[in-house]
Amino acid sequence: MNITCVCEKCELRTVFFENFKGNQLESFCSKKSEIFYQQGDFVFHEGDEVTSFSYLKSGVLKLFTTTPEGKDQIITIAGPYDFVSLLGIFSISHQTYSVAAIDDAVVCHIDIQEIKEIVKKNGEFSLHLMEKIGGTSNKIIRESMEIRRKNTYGKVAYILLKMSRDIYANQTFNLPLSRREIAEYTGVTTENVIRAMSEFRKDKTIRINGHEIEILDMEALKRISDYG
Amino acid sequence: MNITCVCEKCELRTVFFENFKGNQLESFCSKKSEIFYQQGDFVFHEGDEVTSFSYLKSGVLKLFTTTPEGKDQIITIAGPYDFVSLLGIFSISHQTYSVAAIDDAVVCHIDIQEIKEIVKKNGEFSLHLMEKIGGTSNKIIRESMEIRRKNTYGKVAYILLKMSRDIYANQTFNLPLSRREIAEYTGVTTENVIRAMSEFRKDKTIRINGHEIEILDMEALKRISDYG
DNA sequence: CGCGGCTTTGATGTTCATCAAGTAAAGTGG
DNA sequence: CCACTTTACTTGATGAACATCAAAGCCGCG
Repeated sequence: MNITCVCEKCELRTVFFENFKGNQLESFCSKKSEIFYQQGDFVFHEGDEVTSFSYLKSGVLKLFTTTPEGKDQIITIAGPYDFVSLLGIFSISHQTYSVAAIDDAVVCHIDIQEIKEIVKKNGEFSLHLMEKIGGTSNKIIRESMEIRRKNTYGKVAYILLKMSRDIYANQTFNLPLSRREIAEYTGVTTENVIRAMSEFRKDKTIRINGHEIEILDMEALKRISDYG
Repeated sequence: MNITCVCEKCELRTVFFENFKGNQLESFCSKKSEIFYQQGDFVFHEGDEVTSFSYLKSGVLKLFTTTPEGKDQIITIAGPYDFVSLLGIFSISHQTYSVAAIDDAVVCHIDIQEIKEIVKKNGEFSLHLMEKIGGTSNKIIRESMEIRRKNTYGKVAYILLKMSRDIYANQTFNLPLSRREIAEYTGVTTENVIRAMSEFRKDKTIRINGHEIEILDMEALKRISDYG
């Protein structure tokens, strides 16, 4: 499903296209497409040719790879205004990971050649793009290191906090990740993710109602994440 | 110790400064400094202000963070021509990790403002820089995910293979990492790193003589890394 | 209705961290 | 240069954390 988009009104323009001038914006608009993805849809698959630079307008996506044993391993979760394309897009011809919607999402795709042309012509834009995309890569690296050093309970607490803080900015939210996906994200088994969450529930740290999660004791959850 | 460097002869110029023209190169040269670091020296500390863009001319460096418990956690190992500054340098004002030499190294520092100016003025250079630096970030992310899913023996085998292949391009090499550093890199205890390496030695997969390592059975080590 | 996927809990086993203890190597001060 | 201290390395024994296995309940959907 293709939605028409008037760039001038796009809330993303201000985020990193503020350096566009006149016909640059026009040229840019003609080459992009905004696509709606239903929960479960793939935005692209590992191995696909890289043809566009993509960013997330709304919804939630997961970036993941499939291990040789056929299990999925989630690299990170992206929320509104996050980049779907990491910097690799400038150096690789084929995707090194898959992206799928875990909540209904709208992704804006811009032809990669077009972006490259703009980078060459517009220095301010280049710098801005590097800042944004570099910050994203950096965050992923730091997050990965952080998850690695936590124990099972800490890992699960960390994910819940991240979803609450970074993605939904709310203590109550509809967890778009299944228990198995949290497992694939943290590197813990599904059973132990459930055990951790059940424990948090019993301790009145969180309230669970299916996929609806409410963080009741933020401080306790932070402690578990930090010291666990 | 400050070494003078004639840019025109620098082997790195061809790597990503091939787009420089006339006075750009001159201006660039005047703002950079090439520094020698002895094994153990810090290139910079986590929290330091970001003042330069740095790349490694020779030697081996470790990029690492210190956990709240005071233990080091190695993010990655950098070899010749690798970037020391990840893309974060364009978005952050202070270093988010420390860098230290684990083997005598020469690092070239370029004033960060200077790089930013060049990015703004020279589109080809911007694109080239994005390609290189993006590839580096991407590799770190993939490596982190890969290490995470391996078991203890697989992790250690992976590191040995990486040092042999990526850093030294030789089956025999002088391992610059202590057993403890391999532990900090893989997230395994020092004792278990040693147990894994002893096992490899007993199986005649590797030969150990202090810090000198020779990979005797490359295929076996790959199998352990891939399926372990 | 029944099948398959997701969730949950309990029992069991394996992996790996921790603890302990000793040797070797490398730096330090007299 | 040698006693001394400290740091790196090594091996074994024990226990805790976590994966695996098993079984059952709970939807949602064809």
